[in-house]
Amino acid sequence: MATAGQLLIGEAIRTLDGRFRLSLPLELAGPLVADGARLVLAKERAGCLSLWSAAVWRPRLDAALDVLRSKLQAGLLAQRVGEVQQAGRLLSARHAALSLAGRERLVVPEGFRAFLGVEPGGDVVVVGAAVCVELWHPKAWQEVLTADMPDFRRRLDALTG
Amino acid sequence: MATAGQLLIGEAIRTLDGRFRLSLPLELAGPLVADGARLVLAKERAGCLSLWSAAVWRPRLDAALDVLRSKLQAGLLAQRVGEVQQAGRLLSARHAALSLAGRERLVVPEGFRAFLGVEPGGDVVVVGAAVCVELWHPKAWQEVLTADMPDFRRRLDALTG
DNA sequence: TCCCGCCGTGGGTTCAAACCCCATTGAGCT
DNA sequence: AGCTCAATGGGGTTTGAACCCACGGCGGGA
Repeated sequence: MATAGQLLIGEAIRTLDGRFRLSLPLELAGPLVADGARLVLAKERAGCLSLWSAAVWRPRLDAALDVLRSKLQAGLLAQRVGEVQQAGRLLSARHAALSLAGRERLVVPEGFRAFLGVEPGGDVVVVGAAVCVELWHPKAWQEVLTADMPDFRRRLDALTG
Repeated sequence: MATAGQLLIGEAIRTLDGRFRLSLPLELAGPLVADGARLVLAKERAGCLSLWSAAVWRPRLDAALDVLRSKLQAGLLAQRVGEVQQAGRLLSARHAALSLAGRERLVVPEGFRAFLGVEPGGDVVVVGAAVCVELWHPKAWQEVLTADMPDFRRRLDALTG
């Protein structure tokens, strides 16, 4: 399976330039674009965006959309319009397709800038997260590190044990 | 069934002009007017309006009204006059019929402007919400994204599982 | 120590889409 | 019938994204 053969690992600090461009370190960009240049940027939580190979992201999303579409047509969700509306709202805003320009550089799209919360000229922490690459607001990154690192050994053991 | 065949998905930022006109992106306007040009604008919450195909909105509204009417006639709500009064009041102000002008442009009606909270010249976030199109005040939109996005996967699973 | 190549950053240009202003049209009212 | 107001559609202008190139800093090698 694509990208499964290569874990995305690495950490780097990059600056977001005046036009919201961000260059990825080669060690992360290389494996990411290995299976096709098409990428998907997704909102994870405030202060964190994730970058996926489209080959990984697309099938998962399309499957969910197909199920949702067919259920709607069958009228199965007539009593849950509010939930469908909310899920649809998030589906629209959650991801955007993009590709890397020269120098392994990407442009953070309009709707994702406020969510990331980094102003032009500010720093972004680029982190490999095994299956994707994450872009963190430095402050949010510090908070996650502080909160999660003490349990790291236990989490890893749970996965490898 | 109308509009069920096409999920409304997409996100865009547009500006409200001096006459409270707003142009929709083609990708959202197309599917929305696919089954008839008649639309309904509804108040969702402060900072958010939703735009529905009349073919979808009408049946839902009529159904609710029918239930309310029959319960009233049966005297089932005699002890809850206050609630009925409040519901009736909101039913009156909740929605307005409208249609798109050229260039996929709509006019936000008088009573809806303060509810949306965007002044002329300000930005509006236009979001596809599967069954309707939503118009958001940028600030309210950010708050919803921050609050709801972390639970996205669970919510989607609840609908498609 | 000096040279050279690579990587990260900023800037200029081109091109397309979206926004704003304005002229024209149509309807409604006096 | 004439006037007034509002809506509509066209065109110019501006904004933003994609592409290309230039500078600086760092590291490796000679």
